[in-house]
Amino acid sequence: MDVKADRELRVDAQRNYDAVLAAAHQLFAEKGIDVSMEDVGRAAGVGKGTLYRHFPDKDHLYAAVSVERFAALRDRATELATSDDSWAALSSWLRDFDRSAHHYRGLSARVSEGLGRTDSAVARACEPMKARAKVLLEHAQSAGEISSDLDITAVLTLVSSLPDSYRQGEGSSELIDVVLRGLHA
Amino acid sequence: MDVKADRELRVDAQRNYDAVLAAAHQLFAEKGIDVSMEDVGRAAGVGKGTLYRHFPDKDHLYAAVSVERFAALRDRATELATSDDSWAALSSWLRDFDRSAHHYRGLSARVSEGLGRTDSAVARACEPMKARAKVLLEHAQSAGEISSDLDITAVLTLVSSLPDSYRQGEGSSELIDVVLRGLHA
DNA sequence: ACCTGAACACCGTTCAAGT
DNA sequence: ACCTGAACACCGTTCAAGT
Repeated sequence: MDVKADRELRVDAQRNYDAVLAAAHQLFAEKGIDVSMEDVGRAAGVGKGTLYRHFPDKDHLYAAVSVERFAALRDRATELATSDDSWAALSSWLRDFDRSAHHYRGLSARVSEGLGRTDSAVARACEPMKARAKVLLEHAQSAGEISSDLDITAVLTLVSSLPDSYRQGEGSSELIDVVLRGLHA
Repeated sequence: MDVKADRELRVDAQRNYDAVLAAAHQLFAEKGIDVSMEDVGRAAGVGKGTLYRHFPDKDHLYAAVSVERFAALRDRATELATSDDSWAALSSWLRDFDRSAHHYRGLSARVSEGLGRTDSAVARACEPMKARAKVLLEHAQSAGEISSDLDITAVLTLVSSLPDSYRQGEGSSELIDVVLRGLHA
């Protein structure tokens, strides 16, 4: 839980960092990621200067609230890399990624936009996860389960571009199912 | 070309309306749809009041710059409805829709978001096109070419949610191809 | 070293005052 | 009937002044 343990922080600074992150998690869950920085600061009980001292811009805050879920996905990819069914491994992981990317309303679109760029904090936070997912993709490609024309950035960009909430009637298809079907050779 | 001919406008008002629309087309093409209303007004040589008199909010401007392309897609769907290859008709039309939705950077995401709601100006502008596309979808569903679990809103939302520009290396797959593949039974 | 809140820049939208 | 531009509300971000 002690995120950002690499840089030593004064106890009050660490407490503020944690408070901002907790407030962001809660507000994002309640209202989506478009809540204002001002609201996040107020909910955390800190001024804007403090907020921006710890998170240089809103993108860094998005990265910060994602880092634990990205780490879990990274570990999950590492596990799945030993699977003997490379398509099952990849598609199962992509379902998890899809769920995780949509954890907060609006977040998935930011992930999708960020994945291509090198200058994005979210993209940087994705890298270890992406490297492990790349292995899953390459396994599936070697097994001929998915086209070799697609790279891992394309696949993740595609999946995270799916709309936040398209709820249809009872028993209907999820859009992720359509995409996975399209990916499967 | 004389859009909005239903409501009679004074000649100067019509000229301003046209100027705003032309400026929006040009600025959207150059810089994407996130250019400010102020910039659109300035480029058109009108004040903000005039801008908002003709387009009650930015969403209406998005609808206005889309209306001709939506009409073309509506007509195209009507033509294709007589095709005897229902999948070829649907997939060809969806490719056109994909291209059209991405005509201006950022527009596709707005179309995707709007398609579900009833209160959206973009959604209202889509309706006739959507009704004709629904026929194509139902033909393909009757022929067993695509799952009956998907409704036309789901399909259009999915296609327009694709990222604006994911350019991969040479000769690689386009994301629309993946989606169409996933849709085809 | 860290914090605060006033201040700045920008943008969508409104409206009082004009012709 | 239509136009203009000042004004308002909101938001991301910065920074001078404090402890």
